[in-house]
Amino acid sequence: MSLRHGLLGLIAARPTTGYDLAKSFEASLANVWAAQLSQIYPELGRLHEQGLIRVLGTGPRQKKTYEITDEGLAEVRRWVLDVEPDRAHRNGAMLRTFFLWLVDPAEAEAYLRREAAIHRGNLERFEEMAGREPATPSAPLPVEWAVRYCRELAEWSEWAADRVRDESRAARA
Amino acid sequence: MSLRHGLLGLIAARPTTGYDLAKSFEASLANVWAAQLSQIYPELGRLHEQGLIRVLGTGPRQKKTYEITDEGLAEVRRWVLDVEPDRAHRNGAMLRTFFLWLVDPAEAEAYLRREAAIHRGNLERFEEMAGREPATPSAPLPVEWAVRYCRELAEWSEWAADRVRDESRAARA
DNA sequence: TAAAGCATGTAATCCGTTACATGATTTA
DNA sequence: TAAATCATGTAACGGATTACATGCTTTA
Repeated sequence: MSLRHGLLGLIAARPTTGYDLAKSFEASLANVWAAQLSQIYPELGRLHEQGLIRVLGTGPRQKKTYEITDEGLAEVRRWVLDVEPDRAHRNGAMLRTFFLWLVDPAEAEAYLRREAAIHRGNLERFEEMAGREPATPSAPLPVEWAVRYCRELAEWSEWAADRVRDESRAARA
Repeated sequence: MSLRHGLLGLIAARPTTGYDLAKSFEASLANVWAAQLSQIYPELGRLHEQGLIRVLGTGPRQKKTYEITDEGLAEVRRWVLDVEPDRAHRNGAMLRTFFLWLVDPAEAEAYLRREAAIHRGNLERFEEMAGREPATPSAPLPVEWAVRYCRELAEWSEWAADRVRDESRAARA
């Protein structure tokens, strides 16, 4: 249950609303964990019920600001240190490359070049983010990861495109 | 629906059974897309119903061997080239690093060193796999990605551990 | 005053995991 | 003959996405 702890960790940094939490996920966590509002609200309800967060106050437009409780803080800490991280990862784009041999090499190469361009673009966005003021002392860690990840994807895509091109040339010769 | 196309792509390489497909996922696709037998069997049933695969024959222990149909092959090709890849990725371990500032720096550093060791181990496994004979012409592409990904994770973990250590030293001084 | 954005939620559906259930064949 | 492995499936549950539903407040 990563969403649960992600929310708790963000609320630990400072009191917020569900709506703002969604924006935080969008802005800084999108590359590691996506979350929709429709999933956030019920989860906040559960965290509240369980006493891990409390309502600090209600603003205009029935906006509810939550803050973390001592129990909530203890729970994030427990999660960070005592729960074995889930290292499994899915990558639909990479799954696809297993099957590139099924299509025309020229099309496969074009596909990989397009992907490389997209990853170069993402890399720029994260490099820019790395230059900005971090929200918490540990925020630079995952941002640096995002930079390295995008760069590796871009470089791999170019390597793969070259390889597909060279192999199809060799096959024709 | 990546599982669907992953199965189709594997069956396109050569006729197989559900059981063997699960082993293929375990062996070579585990790092990009995990799949359980209980998910594979119903999906094979659907692919069969839709005429994308057909039963080649039945062996001992009511083992069913499927092969791809022309429609099935057309469908994988369409997926590879015409369907926008899902580049979203979740990474529970990386989400956690957003919240490392909530725990003691010495514990945070120890956590990152443990992670680094795990990624070094995975790196070795994939380097070994990269040395073996590929199952299809495009199989080396995702294997090379796995090697790069694990290496980057290991290096990042060590970088992050050093950073946490240095920052907590600076704070004490 | 209309549009954009803020704000919260429910319902239906889908995908994936875990647990359950069964039985055949090979190997030690 | 017992254990391991092969082999196929169903059922229950949980997490996540998409679609739906509602209404307030600010800004152009």
